[in-house]
Amino acid sequence: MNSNNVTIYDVAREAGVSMATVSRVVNGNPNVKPTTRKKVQDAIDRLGYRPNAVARGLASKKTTTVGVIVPDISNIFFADLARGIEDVATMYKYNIILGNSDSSRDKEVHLLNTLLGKQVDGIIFMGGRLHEDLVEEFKKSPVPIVLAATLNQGYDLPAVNIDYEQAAYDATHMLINHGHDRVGFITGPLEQQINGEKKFAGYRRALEDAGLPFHENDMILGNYTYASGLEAMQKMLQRDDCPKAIFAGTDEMALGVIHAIQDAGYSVPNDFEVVGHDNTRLATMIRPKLTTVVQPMYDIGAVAMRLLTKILNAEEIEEKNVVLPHRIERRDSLRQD
Amino acid sequence: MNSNNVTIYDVAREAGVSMATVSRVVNGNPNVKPTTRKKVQDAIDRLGYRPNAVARGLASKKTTTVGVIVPDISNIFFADLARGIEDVATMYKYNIILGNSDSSRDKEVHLLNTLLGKQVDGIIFMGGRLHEDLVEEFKKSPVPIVLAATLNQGYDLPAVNIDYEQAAYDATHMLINHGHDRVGFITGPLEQQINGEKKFAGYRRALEDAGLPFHENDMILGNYTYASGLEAMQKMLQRDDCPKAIFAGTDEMALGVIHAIQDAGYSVPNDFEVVGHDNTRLATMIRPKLTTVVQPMYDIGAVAMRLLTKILNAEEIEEKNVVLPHRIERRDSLRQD
DNA sequence: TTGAAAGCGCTAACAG
DNA sequence: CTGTTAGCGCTTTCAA
Repeated sequence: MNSNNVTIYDVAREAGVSMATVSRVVNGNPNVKPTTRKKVQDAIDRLGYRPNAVARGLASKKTTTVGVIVPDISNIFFADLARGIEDVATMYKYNIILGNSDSSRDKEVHLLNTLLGKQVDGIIFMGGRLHEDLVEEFKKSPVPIVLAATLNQGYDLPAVNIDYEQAAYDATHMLINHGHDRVGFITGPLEQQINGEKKFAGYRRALEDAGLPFHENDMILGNYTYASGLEAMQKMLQRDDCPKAIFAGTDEMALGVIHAIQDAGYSVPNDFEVVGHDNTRLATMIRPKLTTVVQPMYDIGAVAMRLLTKILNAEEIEEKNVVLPHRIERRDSLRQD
Repeated sequence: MNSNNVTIYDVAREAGVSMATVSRVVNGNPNVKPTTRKKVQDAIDRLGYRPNAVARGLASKKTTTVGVIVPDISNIFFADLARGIEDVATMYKYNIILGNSDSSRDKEVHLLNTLLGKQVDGIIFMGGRLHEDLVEEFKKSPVPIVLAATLNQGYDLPAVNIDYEQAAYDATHMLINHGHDRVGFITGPLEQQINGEKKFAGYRRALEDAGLPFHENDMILGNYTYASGLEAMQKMLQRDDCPKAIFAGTDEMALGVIHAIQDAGYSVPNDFEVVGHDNTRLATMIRPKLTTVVQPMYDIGAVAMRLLTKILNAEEIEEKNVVLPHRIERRDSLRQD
């Protein structure tokens, strides 16, 4: 009845076979006579035997556990990603050890080493940018590492992303197409590969292609949060030449932007038009509903985990650097065409 | 240089000591001569030795890993809880294996067994209600289990919660105090211990204490989501005798409620007053800002994990059934007194 | 203060 | 189809 301290050896004795046979039954090895299999299975049930994964891991050098390093699981964006990872992991019989890094280089390195010490079979990493030290550690890793929603910055690491530069271009372009000759850009720190560099590059390219100048003033850097979006827009509203179109780097910031506009007595989309980024659930939880770039977080997580399983199984891999499609979901924060 | 396949034995040879001594150094055992310690440490650094936690786990029967079972990590509520758990876990050198159950009894049982198979040192469980089968498994668990934001339904399980019945009472009472003789109640499935039973009980008690009758019609059951809150309120608005005060079981539903009201051309709080529950970040991400019951999710997670560490360390425990304080945060979805 | 040796529970050849 | 036998890398007595 007890399910603990019962070992494979106990089962072997109870069933009158060797532990090797029990191991075969437990692992679904076909080379076991049906009669024997049944005998063993009965003994297992009777004793309530549960294989010890730690012992198995030591003997087989596989733990069926993968590490997941995420900046902050309480961020809706990463939570969605994590869910995609976990679902596919479960599908392939893996478990997830989850760790929050707060995007701190030290915590990232420390977490990585802890996970490797725990002998995970692979790692999925999410982070704002890849610090050199980290990449050094990655290179020394005995197990494969896949990046999710994180650019590989030229390093030879498998990664799953969308084309952030193009997405920002599309969003900005859409705003320009609505007749704006200035577009405000509110996003995260510029040092961040995706939210800073890439989105900024797309924004600038859209401006350039439209023959519009880039005004330093039209860009405000926050930290992704609602509060920082609100604050940034409040600041922008104080200017006489405030842009009437805003592209926000994340949905959360976009909500802040919209509320700042509304709090100041203006209307979205009549006075101001706003486009967000990510299409988190927040996008429809506001009035007007938010037009936003669709980044399929769940899918990115799922595809990243699937990619990792392929690497672990030595399956053939077409492309290690996966770029998922993006699009813009039109809602009411933009005027009808 | 390489950090893998280097074993304690290699270090021992390199340092000219026995593996027992290396083990002592690695584990900070004080009974090692400083000279020896240094010699070993140097060898460790030179070889890039990283202890194998799996082997250690097998030998010591401790994995410094705890399992966390959560209905859905992509739900902002549980993501916050998980963050609290993880932070305290890290503080005490534990890692977290995270699994989503989708509140399915089968998945819960399966996950539990997988975690026990992986020899976790303890488990933190979150779920809508404790199914009998699950409790049976809990009883057989060789490691301690702590419930977080989950009622122990009379079973003798350590748990961390707030007083949900009283919280619902307080919210309803506050609405009644604002002059309403009817209060709409929109929450999750009644089978759920917390969101159904407890909150319902508090709601009814507040009504009773105020001498108000309970109208079956005034209660609508959804599924916690924004969409279900929106839909429920739309339905309620079609009635001639629609209550002008609404208590929503979760913030997300409350946002849906407010938007349904606004979409119908009414004002919050002038025409309708709304109170939510949880005080997730959503509460301030809406206009008017949401008055809501503060349930400290992060703290519940943190305290649950701390409680687990106490049990694991056999520290003295004052109270196994922890009830954290709650309060109502007044914001603009309620009229000024 | 240090070393020798016996496991922890399981997998994986290798025989038979 | 089944059993024997080494380990996997580490902790933990027990002696010295």
